[in-house]
Amino acid sequence: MPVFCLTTIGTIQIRIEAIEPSRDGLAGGIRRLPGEERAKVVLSVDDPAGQTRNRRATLVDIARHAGVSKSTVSLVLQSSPLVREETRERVHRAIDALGYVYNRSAANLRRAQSNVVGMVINDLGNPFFAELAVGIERVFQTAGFVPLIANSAESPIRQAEVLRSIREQGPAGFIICPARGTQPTAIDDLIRGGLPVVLAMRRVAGVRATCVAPDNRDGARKAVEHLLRLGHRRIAYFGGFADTVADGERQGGYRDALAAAGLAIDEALVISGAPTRESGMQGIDRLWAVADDVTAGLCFNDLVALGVVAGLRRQGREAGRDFAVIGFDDIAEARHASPALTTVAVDTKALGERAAQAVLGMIQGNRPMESHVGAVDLVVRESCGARLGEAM
Amino acid sequence: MPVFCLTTIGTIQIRIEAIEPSRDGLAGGIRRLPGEERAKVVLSVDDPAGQTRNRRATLVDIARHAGVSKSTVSLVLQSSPLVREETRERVHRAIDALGYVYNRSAANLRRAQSNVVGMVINDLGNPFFAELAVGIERVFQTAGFVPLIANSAESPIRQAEVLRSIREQGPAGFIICPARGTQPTAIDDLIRGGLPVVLAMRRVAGVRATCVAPDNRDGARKAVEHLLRLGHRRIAYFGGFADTVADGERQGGYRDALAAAGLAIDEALVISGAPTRESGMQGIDRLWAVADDVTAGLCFNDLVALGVVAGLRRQGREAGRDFAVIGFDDIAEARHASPALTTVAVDTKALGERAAQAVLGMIQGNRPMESHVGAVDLVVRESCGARLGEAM
DNA sequence: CATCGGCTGCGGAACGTTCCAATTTGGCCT
DNA sequence: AGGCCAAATTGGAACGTTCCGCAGCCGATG
Repeated sequence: MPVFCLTTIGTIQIRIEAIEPSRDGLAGGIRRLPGEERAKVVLSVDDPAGQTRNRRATLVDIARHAGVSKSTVSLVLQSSPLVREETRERVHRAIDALGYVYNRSAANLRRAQSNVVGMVINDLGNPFFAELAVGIERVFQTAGFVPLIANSAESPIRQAEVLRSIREQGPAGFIICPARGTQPTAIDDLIRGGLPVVLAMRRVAGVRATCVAPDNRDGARKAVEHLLRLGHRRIAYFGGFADTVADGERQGGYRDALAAAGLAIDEALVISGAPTRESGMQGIDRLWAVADDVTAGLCFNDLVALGVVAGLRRQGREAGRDFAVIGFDDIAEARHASPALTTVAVDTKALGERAAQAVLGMIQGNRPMESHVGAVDLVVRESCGARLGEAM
Repeated sequence: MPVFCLTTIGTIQIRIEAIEPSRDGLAGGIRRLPGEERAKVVLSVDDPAGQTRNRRATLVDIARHAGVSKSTVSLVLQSSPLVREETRERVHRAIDALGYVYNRSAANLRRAQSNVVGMVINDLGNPFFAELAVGIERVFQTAGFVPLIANSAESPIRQAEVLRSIREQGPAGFIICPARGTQPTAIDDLIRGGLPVVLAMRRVAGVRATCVAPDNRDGARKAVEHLLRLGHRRIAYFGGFADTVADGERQGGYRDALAAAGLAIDEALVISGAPTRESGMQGIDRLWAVADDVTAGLCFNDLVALGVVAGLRRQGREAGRDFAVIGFDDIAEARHASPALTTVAVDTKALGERAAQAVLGMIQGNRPMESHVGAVDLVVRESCGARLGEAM
């Protein structure tokens, strides 16, 4: 359809797109074209994005500019096969010309469900969870969802706040790494609201939700078995928060392995604290205060392990030579530390992707996926001493 | 106003809240109460959150349940002083009873502006930027804004995607740590759209936007001056991406300090690469290949510095004893590394807060804040050798 | 007794999409 | 020409808020 541009007054452009006889004569001053079978007069007024008014362009603006209806523009935006190629191009040109930005809020209002998914992470400052978040985010992004990432900073109160905030945006689903001390109702409320929820890395006792987590128990068991094979008999456990499920499981694996080897468990060697470097440094000091015959330690995670390594060094001892240290998670730093950290490798990327897939599946209406327990592997590096021949 | 609950049929509750004569006689079967001056009949049907239908409760549902109009409920939600205390309580009870969740999309549609702010970070996997993001997020969260965090992973293409995604949500403003190679138009489009934009940590050449960044040049200068004071004369620079403004500034400070000391700059000692550990490890190898008389190096950031330290160790050398290493940023790991990293401390927290305040100010209609250059401090630890007495 | 003004509360019109049903268009076959 | 079918396009009614103007009610004031 050719467009006859008539005139421009100021920033207002007046265009005639087609000509047809009006019911009561012809539109103002336009001669009937001889031999014209059928015609249509369309007068349209353009207002290129907020020049006359400071307003974002809308679907209707695009429609006017392109000389189609808003419905057609909507179809183009959803790349529906129902629109003719030529029309589609015209609409796209209009979109570029007016600098149109789609209004997701309006769409969400009309559609039942939006394209945002909530990601609530207990500790974005922890590289392990940051890596996880980045992995999950990528999956969603390529699936056309916008992840809303929020950090609960291990505070159930803050977690409740961010959950509410995100819920107000009408998300399609949630991935949550629950903060420590999360109440079951915090999660259950979401599920009862009909939202797909997947827990990542941490279960919450008393909540029936799909959970994607590493095999903590098995990993800890493997690590301790490795230490036992190296000849260690007095092995400590530097824990994280004792009230978390993850710590319970890892500590459980530690106990399993010792018990299986016929060794009694010395509760003095089980040391709890925050899952941080600082806590690891303090932990090793606390250990020496109660027992000086310990030769190895399994740590709740790599940060604690790095803390233990640092604490040892402060005392003039070297991990891997004077004391065997094993971490958990295999964060990027573990490989580069010195000595390189022996650790239980969790395939963060794979778990993150799996969690994301689980949510996507539920969003598409599949039955909730079963909880997934990811296999873990012991990565032997230097801090356990194995590389130096037989330990001590 | 007392509520007379009449009856409940299934999950439907029918309530009469007040009684008054209707225009044409009395409402179905209800006797005129003797002596009643004025009355009002309100029949309301309750549907506790999606029991009869699977639908989220809305403002109107709350209004019906509480026996007020939707306008009043809206006022309550905005904690307007225009509603009576008693009414407010009744509304709140209704909200709790129906498990109402506010619909931000609908509000955004009606209001010009939403409460989301976009945070686009170039590399969430980098602890420095993760720390920054967490700091910024906290400020927004307490100011009642919902930050949408996205990771551009240093890709301008992905950055464009996430910017569009977030823009569709109608954000009130943006904080951006631009990806490497960001085109000025990518940012300018936002600014011309009338959005408050603050750049954090990295300027973009050719963009007039408020920018909050550390004093890279001064930091590098201080670091090199420190090395000069320790007696070093052949000092390398292990850079990040040479095409970034940050690298340009840090390298500039390095050159300034050498020039001020009357030393010529040996271009072979300026080594570029990615701002990662791996790149640092390779960098030190590349350095030895071209010059074996170098005794110190300034690194683009702490990750590179840690890489250099690791690379040295692989060759049997120790940072701080055989070679002085200085990093930049002072990430958490710098303090805990071994040897502890001498580094130029950037007050990430303060810069993040400042950036957030700048955006908040602009959202509230203030004039754009001037760009802010944060002061930096050299933190002397072990890796530069100063703690071992005079270097080498 | 009318009038006024301060409190409260109400109704309805946006906001910018999507989706449905209806309509027009155009091609093809009688 | 006419009829028919598929393809393309359209108008209008939602969706759940906010905000504006208006309306009762009450006690105080003239």
